[in-house]
This record gives sequence, structure tokens and C-alpha cells, in this order.
Amino acid sequence: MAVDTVLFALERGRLKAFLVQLKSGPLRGKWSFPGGLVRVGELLDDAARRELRTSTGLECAFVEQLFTFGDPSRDPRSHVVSVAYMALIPDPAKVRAPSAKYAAGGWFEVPGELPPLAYDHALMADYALARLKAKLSYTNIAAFVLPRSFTFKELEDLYAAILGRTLDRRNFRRRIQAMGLLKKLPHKRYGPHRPAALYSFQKTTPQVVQIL
Amino acid sequence: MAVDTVLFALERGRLKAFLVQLKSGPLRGKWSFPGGLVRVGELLDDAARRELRTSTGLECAFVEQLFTFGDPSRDPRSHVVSVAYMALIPDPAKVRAPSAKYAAGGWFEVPGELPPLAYDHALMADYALARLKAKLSYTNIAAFVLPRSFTFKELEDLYAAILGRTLDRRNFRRRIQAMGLLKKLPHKRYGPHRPAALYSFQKTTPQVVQIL
DNA sequence: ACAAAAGTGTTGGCAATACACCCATGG
DNA sequence: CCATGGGTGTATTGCCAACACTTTTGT
Repeated sequence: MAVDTVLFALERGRLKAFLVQLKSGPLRGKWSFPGGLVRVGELLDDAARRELRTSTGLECAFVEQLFTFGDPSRDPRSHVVSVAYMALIPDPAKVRAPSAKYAAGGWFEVPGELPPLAYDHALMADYALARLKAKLSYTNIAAFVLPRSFTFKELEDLYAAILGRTLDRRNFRRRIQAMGLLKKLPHKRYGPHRPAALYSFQKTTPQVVQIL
Repeated sequence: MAVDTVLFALERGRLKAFLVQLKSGPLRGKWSFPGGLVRVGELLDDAARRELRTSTGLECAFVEQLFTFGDPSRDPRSHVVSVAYMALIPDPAKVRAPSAKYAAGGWFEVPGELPPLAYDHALMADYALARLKAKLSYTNIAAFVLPRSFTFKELEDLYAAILGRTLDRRNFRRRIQAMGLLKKLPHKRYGPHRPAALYSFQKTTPQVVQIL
């Protein structure tokens, strides 16, 4: 029994997933999602969180089970059943180099820039992206990928990046505001041009509501 | 590693789930969904199908993984991680008495008429029903719960039973027909009153399309 | 003053809902 | 001929998509 976690974050407006490079074994040099064996007496969710902690040094606010992959031939060494998880963090820069178990770690844009993956992790990536896309439309999952405060443009870019299509700015604002999940902060973000109002989510616990 | 399967069927217009009664162990006498340990080298889906075969004598056309339950305390005897499945069959009368492993087997209306369940199977039942409801709205999953041919009324009653609410007959027909997934058969069903036209699904493989 | 991003309303079409009567058959 | 369930159409509503100009700031 193992857990593997697809960790997503947004970097400069692009959706990226965190990969680690295998250091040993027959798949040495290949990339995969961080994971590891479940300990005896351990909850699956706890195992996913623990592996994330050792691989990235972070606690993730959002960790969700995706699917269980049990093909006996998925791991060339032995029959390992893997429970796949998806996790989200707001700042990819916060992850430190992974534990000594891996040769390297890094962020790769999805979809499209993932290197060849070990095991059935390419399939896992598909599942994770599909789930992320779907949940974006009916939950406040975006709260876990954005920093505490953000501009409407950043929120819109997040949706555009994950859904892989552009959105109409006015319609998007209308719908999001109709939900009432955001609160406008007193500050503004100043930049080279007109300042943008900052918002934050009112609740940072998972909420199921129709957004798009 | 075990698999447990929530098997649904429609009996006289009511949604029912198949339960088996445990014959031994600390939970003896309690009811649960049929399941069992995964064999070494076996695919999870195959294990679910095999357990269904031995518990019901049937091959199910629709078997889908739901969720994996891994709480170490879920089974009082030992740490068994269970992959939950949902399965559908068109005719509950076709299941024969379960294998000698169980004391009894039977169909129970859901939600509401389930007896106290062993392990975390009550939670499993919730997951399964939620998934069934959700998929009814965006797939042709109904094809697996109905016989080869059926009347529009039967299809509507199926939706009403699973969704737990009534539907407007005319609007329902319009939407279903707009999908073009059905074909009208030349026969009719004769009964005590006006005969009803019979339909069947054009495709009996899973299709993802917006239905409701 | 100009460049760049933030912010804002209206309209038209489509799809979902609500709703009530006639039809075909068996007994 | 009557009881019972099968089958059909329309009007209204609300929602979603398409669309362009004004405002605010920094330089």
C-alpha cells in the first residue's frame, strides 16, 4: 500500500505540478509524483500528508483522495497498490528540495511540460487535472491555490489556466460576486498602472457551491 | 487489501442495494456489502467482479471504483484497506443466494431501509448513492439498471427513485429525446390500459453526456 | 499626455420550468 | 362507457454569452 500525491500550484499564472526524480531502482532517473508506503496503523490521508511533508517540507491545507491504482504490473519491483491524492498549495516557492530519498524535485507545467513519468503516474496526472478542473466549477477550491489576498484578475487567470480557456472578464466577475464567497479588502495592489482591489475568500474550508 | 461492492438494482420502481449477512467473526450477524480480499497479482476491478460473481452469481456490466477506505480501526480484526466499488444490474431477481461465506443475502431499499451495517459500510452506502445520483445526470448510466427494453415511464420512475424527487413528465421526455441516446422499438408493452412504446438505449457502453 | 490594466451594463437567445388536456386500450 | 395510465404543446422565465467603453494610475 502506497500513497502518491499530485501537488498543484500556480507559478506566474501557470499551473504546475511537483515532481521528484527517482534515485534508485529499475526506474532510476525517471520522474514521478512524491509518495511512499503507508505505515501500519496509519490513516491514508495521514500518509499522504506525511509524504508531502517529507518531500516538500510543507503542510497542505487541501488534500483529497483521487483514485486507487492497483494494477499488479504498475510497479516493476512488486505489487504495490497506490492510492492517489491531489493536494494544493498557494506558493510553489515554499517547497524546499525533497528528502534524500529522491535525486531532485521540481515544478513542471501541466498539461504539456511533464517529462516521461514512472509507473502509471501519467494516468494519475490526468485524473488529478480532471478532478481539479471539475471541482473548480462547483467548489471554492481556488482558495487553496491563491495567496490570502488576490486581485480579481489573478482569480480569473487561475480559472483560465486550469480550465485551459479564456473567460469573459465581466461575466466572470458577475458570477463570482453572485456567489458571495469573497470579501473585498480595504487595501489595493499598486503596480505600474491602475491599482486593483484586493479580495480574499470568506471561508477557507472546502465549500460546495455552483460557481461556473 | 479488500474490495467491497455496493450493488444497486431497481425492484418494482424502488432503488435497492444488495447486502449479505456476516456469518462469523466479531461482527457476526451484521449486514455488509459483499466483498473480500484481493488476491496477489489480481487487478482491483477483477477482484470486485470476482467477489460479485461468488456472492451473487452474476456478471455485472457496470462496475466502477468509488473510494478507498483505509482507517486502521475500520475492521476490528486487522488493518484492512478496502477499495469500494459500485455496480449495477438490471434484474435483482437474478441473484442467487450468496456463497457459503455469508449467512444470508437480500435486497434493501435505499435510502432508509438499510439495517445497521458492519465496518464503515454505512459511509460506503452514502458515497455510492451520491455517485449514482451524480452520474445519472451526466451519463447514460441508467442503461445498466434497466432491462434491454423499457417504457418512458419506467425510465422516468428510475430517475425519480434515484434522485428522490418527481420529475415533470413532458420536460423529462423532451430532454431525454433531445439527447438522441434512445431508439424507439417497433413493439409496445401491453397492459391493463393504453399500451406504452418500448425504447432501448442505442449504446450500452458508458457514455458521458449531459442528460438532466 | 499616453500607455496599460481595472472596472463596469445591456441585450438577445436559449434552455428550463410550469402547466392541462386528449388518446388508446382493457375490462 | 369508464377507468387508467400514455402521450403531447405552449407561454413564460431566468440564465448565460456576447460585446466596448470609461476610469485610474504610473511614467
